[in-house]
Amino acid sequence: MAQSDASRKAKGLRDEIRQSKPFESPAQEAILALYRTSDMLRRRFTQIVEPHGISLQQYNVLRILRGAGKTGTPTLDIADRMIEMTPGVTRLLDKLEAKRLVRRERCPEDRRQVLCWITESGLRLLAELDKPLAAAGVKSMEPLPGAEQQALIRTLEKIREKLG
Amino acid sequence: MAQSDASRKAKGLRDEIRQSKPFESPAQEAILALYRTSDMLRRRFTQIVEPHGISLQQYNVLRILRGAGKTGTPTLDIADRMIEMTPGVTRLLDKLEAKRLVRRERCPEDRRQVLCWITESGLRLLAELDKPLAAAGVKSMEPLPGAEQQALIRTLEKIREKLG
DNA sequence: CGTCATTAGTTGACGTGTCATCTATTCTTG
DNA sequence: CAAGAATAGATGACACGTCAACTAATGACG
Repeated sequence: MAQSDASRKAKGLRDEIRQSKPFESPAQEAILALYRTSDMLRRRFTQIVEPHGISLQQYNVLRILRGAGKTGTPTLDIADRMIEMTPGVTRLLDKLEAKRLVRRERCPEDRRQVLCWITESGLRLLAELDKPLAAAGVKSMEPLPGAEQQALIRTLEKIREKLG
Repeated sequence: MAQSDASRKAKGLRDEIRQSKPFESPAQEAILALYRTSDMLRRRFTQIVEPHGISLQQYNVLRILRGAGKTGTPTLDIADRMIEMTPGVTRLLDKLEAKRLVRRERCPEDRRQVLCWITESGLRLLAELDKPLAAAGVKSMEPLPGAEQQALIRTLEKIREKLG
């Protein structure tokens, strides 16, 4: 469908409007804001973690394993906490094991499971990263008063409830 | 029920501990909430878009091109609006062009640039997706009163300002 | 003008995320 | 106890995101 000159002009006008009022609804604006913000945060933390030789996702796996303590953690438990499908987690673990940051072993009681532990060397790596990451986290939320941080957390919870 | 009663109990306990003291700081909790929420939204929209034969990112490219109207859009402009590096955009465009949803042409005035347009067929595809996506967007923000949506948008803006 | 820096974009390589499919093991139930 | 269902996980295939290195074209400046 070819447009007339008039309709093209109208479209140009809409484009100008779009710059000053780019969203069709507050919902859409909020969703895009969420996406962009979480993306910026991801990049920020990636910058801190990757110089230490692991990816952000690999870091998250290590965090989960540290939290689990001496009890071996099955692969699927890790996947659950990462909100990620198993195949991705298997491969993350492959790489972490290759770097000797993680140890895996088949569970004797249920030989379908593979239990995972963080190694000493993994713990040392996490120890290096703890402070810079915590500092970056706090800093990124600094512009928000405490009450606003709490409000943000509650607001996001409501959205996830609806979606879950 | 795959696990023994004992191991399930142990796991439940760990989860409870984690629930009572899951975060070292509200900042960290907010960041994780942001990540999880944006991830859930991404999945939701992906579910709507992919049955139509394109990915969510391909959809975003088409949206940008539709917004640009009849004026060809250089690849880098698209990348800017997607907050994404150029190589990814080049490949998205490759795929969209293969599906005849996008047309590309070297700019005669500046032969370094490649201008991109959405095709009629691309516009038709977007038209199919407009309503379901808008509806899903509104629905996902439904649990929030308008004022809370606005507050969310402003809060996220503050965070991004700090990070930018 | 001619060289050198800059800009636009592509390509290769690698890490991640997801789906479908597969194996191994355990559970369930007749 | 012997199928068959369900569970844990691995593997292949494919899409995306990013970095580094590359090509091609333009611009700047002596």
